[in-house]
Amino acid sequence: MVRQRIQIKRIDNLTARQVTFSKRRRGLFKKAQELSTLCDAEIALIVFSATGKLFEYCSSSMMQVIERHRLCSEDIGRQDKHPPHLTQRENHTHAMLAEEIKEETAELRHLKGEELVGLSMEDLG
Amino acid sequence: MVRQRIQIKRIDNLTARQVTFSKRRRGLFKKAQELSTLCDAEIALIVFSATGKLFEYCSSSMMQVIERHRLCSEDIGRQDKHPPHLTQRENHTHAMLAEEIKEETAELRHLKGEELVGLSMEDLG
DNA sequence: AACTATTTATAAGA
DNA sequence: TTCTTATAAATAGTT
Repeated sequence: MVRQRIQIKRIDNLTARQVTFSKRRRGLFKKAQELSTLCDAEIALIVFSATGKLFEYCSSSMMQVIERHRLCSEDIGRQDKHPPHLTQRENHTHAMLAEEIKEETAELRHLKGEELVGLSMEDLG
Repeated sequence: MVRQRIQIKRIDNLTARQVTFSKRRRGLFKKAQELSTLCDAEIALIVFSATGKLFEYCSSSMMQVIERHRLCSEDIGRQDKHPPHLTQRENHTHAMLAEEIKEETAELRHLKGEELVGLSMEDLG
């Protein structure tokens, strides 16, 4: 896009790729911040380099935005086909299990002094 | 930044703000895609407009990137103070509950034809 | 939605 | 890595 226009395809040369990553990553983060400020938007940006290093930006709190995204995605999922619709029994069973986890978590929090105990969806199946 | 340079602060006029949001959002998503392609990076971008509408881009799967981010953040959290360290009993108890949820979820999936039954962290406490 | 004068981003080179 | 610079790309204001 300058001295010579480039094609948007993977840069073969490792050094060139790293340099471009560094430059464009900065540009992308700047643009994200600007959009958030100018237009009052809530933005989360997660970037993993090819070497696995994490770079992130969020206009508020990353956890908050990810949670909002999850809720929104669930809503979208329910709008189209196959709305999950749990039977009363199923809802009841899940609510019971949720309550059990809740109590256990509260107990552990107390033991650990309010420290969060991560129990991921992955752990749950 | 053109006919006249603008300051990066919230645009007061609603119409102007919406127009700028639309233009810059497109630009941001394009830049994200380009960075991902050029540099072999894994990128997730979540944008909520001021009116609450969701726009998202991900170079792979959003869930996958969010999970990778979570794992990475946990690692960072453990590097500094207060590594959570669960006692053997605590781990055991949580594993039991996780197993219980897993079985229940599997049963429900079967009932619903492999449809995912969402049970969020929020539900859990 | 299109135009276009400028600013901004950036590829290549130092 | 950081700076420089020529040029491509993005975009603010206008129509």
